[in-house]
Amino acid sequence: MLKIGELATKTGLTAHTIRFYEKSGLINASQRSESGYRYYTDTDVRQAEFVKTARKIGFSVDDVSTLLSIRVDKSNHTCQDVTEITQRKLDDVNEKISELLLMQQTLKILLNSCCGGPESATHCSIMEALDASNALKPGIIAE
Amino acid sequence: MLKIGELATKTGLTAHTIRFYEKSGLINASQRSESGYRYYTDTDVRQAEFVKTARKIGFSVDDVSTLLSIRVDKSNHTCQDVTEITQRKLDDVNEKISELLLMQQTLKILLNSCCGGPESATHCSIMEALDASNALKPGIIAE
DNA sequence: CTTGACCTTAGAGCTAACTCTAAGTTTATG
DNA sequence: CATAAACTTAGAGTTAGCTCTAAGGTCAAG
Repeated sequence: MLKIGELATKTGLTAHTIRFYEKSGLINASQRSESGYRYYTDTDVRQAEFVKTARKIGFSVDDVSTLLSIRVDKSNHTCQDVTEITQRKLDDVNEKISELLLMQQTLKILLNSCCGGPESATHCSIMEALDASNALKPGIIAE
Repeated sequence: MLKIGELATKTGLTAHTIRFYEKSGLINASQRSESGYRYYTDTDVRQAEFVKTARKIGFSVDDVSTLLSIRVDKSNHTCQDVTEITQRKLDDVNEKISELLLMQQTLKILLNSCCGGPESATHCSIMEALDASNALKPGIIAE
């Protein structure tokens, strides 16, 4: 039986975060001492580690909540249930990557266009590009 | 001279956002009518378009604020000043992309490991992977 | 002169996931 | 037994960038 600080050390979460996850319904202490101290069983620890792993991969707190509800009642859920959540997350991630790649492209183009030296910014091509009404080549910046 | 709604239409921002940018120091109406209506000159419009372009590329409101202070006093700033901001942004973007690619990798591995069918989740390999204490291969998940 | 669209302000609310504070209690250690 | 570390709670604060609301004033058209 671990106290919250020990669980924190073991999982790499902070005690604050563990209490926050408790409020969010992700982690529970099976036991409380008479004075109210949380005590975590091995089962609790495994759940906390599941939460940590899922969060680390990038699942939202909400996703983890759903995954946990599947976890405690696996026989009433299907692999499809699980892959749907995972696929949705992957779709999110792919979309964000696309947006960032677009930004990256634009920023690289801007950097390549500018000398970057101690010259006055009066004719800086980055400033000029930002000032151009049809800023950068269409298709390079997302609409 | 445009009213705020006209500037909104012209830039693709909303009137709310324009007022928010005003509070943030990004966009100002050179004139106000007696009754308090904002009126934007051509110069104001160009500045609003600069803001829109810079935000669209991904610069933060703070970055845009800095870029604007360079813009109004170009001769006292250098290309280096401008490229530094741009390079810092690119570094940010690159870091985020790395994190997301890591997530993407992990999610793809999970999806490949699971049948995704209507079978019970009792032996779902995604659930098993999330449950494993040393979850996925080291190096696949960011620490 | 009425109606409806558009404008004004201050300030609250939203999202996500923590992070921290204050004020007090409990426990372990020397 | 004294002290310090660890624990408790409710609730506020943080970040970024909007987004919206309430309550009211202005303006153009018919």
